[in-house]
Amino acid sequence: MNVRLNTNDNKSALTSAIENRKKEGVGESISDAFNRIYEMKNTEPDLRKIKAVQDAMNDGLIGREQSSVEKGKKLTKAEVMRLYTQVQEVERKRLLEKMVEETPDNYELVTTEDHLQSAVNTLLESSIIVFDVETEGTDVWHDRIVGYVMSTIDSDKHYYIPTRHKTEESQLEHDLVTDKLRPTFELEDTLYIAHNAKFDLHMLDRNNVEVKGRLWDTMEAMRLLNENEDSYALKVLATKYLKIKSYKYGDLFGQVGFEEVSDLTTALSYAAKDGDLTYKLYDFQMKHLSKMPSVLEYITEVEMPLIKVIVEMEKTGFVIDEKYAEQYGKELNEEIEQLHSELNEVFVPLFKTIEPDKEFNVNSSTQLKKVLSKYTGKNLPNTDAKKTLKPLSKEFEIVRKLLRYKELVKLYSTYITTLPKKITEYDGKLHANFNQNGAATGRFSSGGGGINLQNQPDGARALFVAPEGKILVGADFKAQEIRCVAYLSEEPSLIHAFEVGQDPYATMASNFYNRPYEEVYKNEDGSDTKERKEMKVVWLATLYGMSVPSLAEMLGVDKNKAKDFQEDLFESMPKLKGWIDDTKNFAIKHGFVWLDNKQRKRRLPKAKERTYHIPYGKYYDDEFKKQRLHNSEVNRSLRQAPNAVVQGSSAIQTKVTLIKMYEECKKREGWRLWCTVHDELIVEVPEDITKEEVDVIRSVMVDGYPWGETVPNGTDLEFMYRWSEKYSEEDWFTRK
DNA sequence: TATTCCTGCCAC
DNA sequence: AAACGTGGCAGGAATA
Repeated sequence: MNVRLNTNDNKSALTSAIENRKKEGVGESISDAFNRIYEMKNTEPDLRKIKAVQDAMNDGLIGREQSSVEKGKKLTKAEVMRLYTQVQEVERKRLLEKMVEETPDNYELVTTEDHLQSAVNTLLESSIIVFDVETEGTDVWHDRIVGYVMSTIDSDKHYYIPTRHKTEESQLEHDLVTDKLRPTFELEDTLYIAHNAKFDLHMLDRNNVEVKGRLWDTMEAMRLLNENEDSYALKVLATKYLKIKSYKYGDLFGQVGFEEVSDLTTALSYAAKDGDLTYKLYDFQMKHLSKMPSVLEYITEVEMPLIKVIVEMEKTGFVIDEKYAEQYGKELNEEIEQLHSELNEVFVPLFKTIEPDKEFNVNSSTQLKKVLSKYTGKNLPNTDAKKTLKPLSKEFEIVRKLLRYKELVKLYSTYITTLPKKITEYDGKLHANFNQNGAATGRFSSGGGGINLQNQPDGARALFVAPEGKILVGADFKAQEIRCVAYLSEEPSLIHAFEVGQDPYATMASNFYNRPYEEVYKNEDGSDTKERKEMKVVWLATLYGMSVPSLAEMLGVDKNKAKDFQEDLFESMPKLKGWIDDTKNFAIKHGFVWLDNKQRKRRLPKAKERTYHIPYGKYYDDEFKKQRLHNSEVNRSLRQAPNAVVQGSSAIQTKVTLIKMYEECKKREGWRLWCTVHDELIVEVPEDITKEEVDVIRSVMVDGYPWGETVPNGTDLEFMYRWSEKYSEEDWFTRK
């Protein structure tokens, strides 16, 4: 079709016509007004809003603002933006009305005791139950349940039982409902399905309800079916995969808790749909997983049982030494203040010469870059501590101070002052929020409403203490990822090292620095040496595709030396090199890699794509820029391939071991899982733990998930009253 | 004024 | 040319 509408010429003609009329004082029509506004500089979201307002006006859903009409004002963009909030309201109402209208007959609102009893009777006979709690908010330690969604698949019924809605309508009393429902959660042979089950389990636990049957979490399952998904929200997944258009909570109700929904019929149509969608999603997942039996088995045996383990671990929580935090914070603050004034003395006058009207802020990287460039007379690319500041610190005293300042501020603001603020009123403890598939490889992440347990520096760990009468026992997998690589690649030299109990990082450090093995292995106090730590980073980084220039920079040697080092490393381990190549080639061919024993996939679709050949020196061209970006994405995927296999397989080992450790904890009084950090499990146990009991922990670590028959696991145990202060097993038992 | 993006940095 | 993988968070800067 060659019909051109709305050409630029037309537009400018239109615009000038409007301008003319404006000059003439002639009022414009609404459609002219919108055309004028479309002509203005509008962002994409603005354009959508303008269109929505125009459509709503055309449909007669909304009109112009009365005050503007009275004053004879033209339609302005500002008015359109204000009208948009009205459009949203109207749309929200319309959606809710439509939802209520379309409520299926098998959704039942339960507001009488008789009805509740019949629902309970039906649920007690069910082999599959979907559950979901509606709440005041998402804080599992403080917000309350306001209603229960229970779906029975056998009888195809979806109940909503409101208990704490602010409504004139009648609803049953919360505790009564909870007591009645409790047995329906305790059917050991029943399958319980939920979306983001961890949240509901915490909420139920606070109501003394325990889910005793098998669990299926459609959210965690989805993370395994596609770890690259944009969103794991139920409504988004339902819209995308079930083709059931579903609106998110906020679109329908805005920023209020579900208890504010006073019309219970509306509450029913929304809430019961959750149960309905969750089951349909489960059904969808089963269809796909039946084609991947090894993945299905892994999900069933590991990921799903793990949920209750995480819930228990999060519930354990952390005791924070608030007095220590206060004292430590004070000391930090004093030193920070001192350094701050010393830095300002130098930088403020200098900044005045650059930007006289602005107030200097050391914490601003943009300002700091300018001022430091001027001070050093060098054009600094950034204010990166390791890359840029460290080398400068030899020459400039002030940079040394700056580095110290940055280090302390990070510790103070991110950790020391923040931790005590996150202590819950619930039990006076801090609680983490673990995401069992937070990383695409299957590793944990943690954070969100709680705290990130995975990146606490030693300075912050000092605030975490064992509860009264307890001791923390930390158990890590010794060289977890490198053992995993040895097992996967069957590299004889690595396997040999582990068989004879040699530490590969120390061996490498000994070779690289030409110093005795013992000297670079451990410090006198038992901690890791600087050299060994460095080799650990270098080894893993090299394995994961680090370039020669970066390696040279990290080791502080020239590129030739770095190249030799890398070549030596791989030449001495040909099977390792072969495994890396094979893994990359598999990713190129299939667009994904398998983790240990095909238990899960890491999908890397970019790996399948070819890279462009780019002639040298063509980097300034836009088209080549695009190609370069494409190439870097493809190459990134190829680096990810072996990394994902190692990191993900190791994560599986940690997860299986967590479940086994949890089972051991359940057998003993006062034992609880405290936390996990990738290759480490920490258990809280009574102080009077015996050596025999310590052996239980050790054997779970070593035998819980063996790497085949060839590579033994190893573990180091640490005993701690304070997370940062560690006793070895020997010291712990002899000091008493 | 509130949200999102960017820079930098902590952990394994 | 860029060249180390997985995350989360604080504070400043930019945007709406």
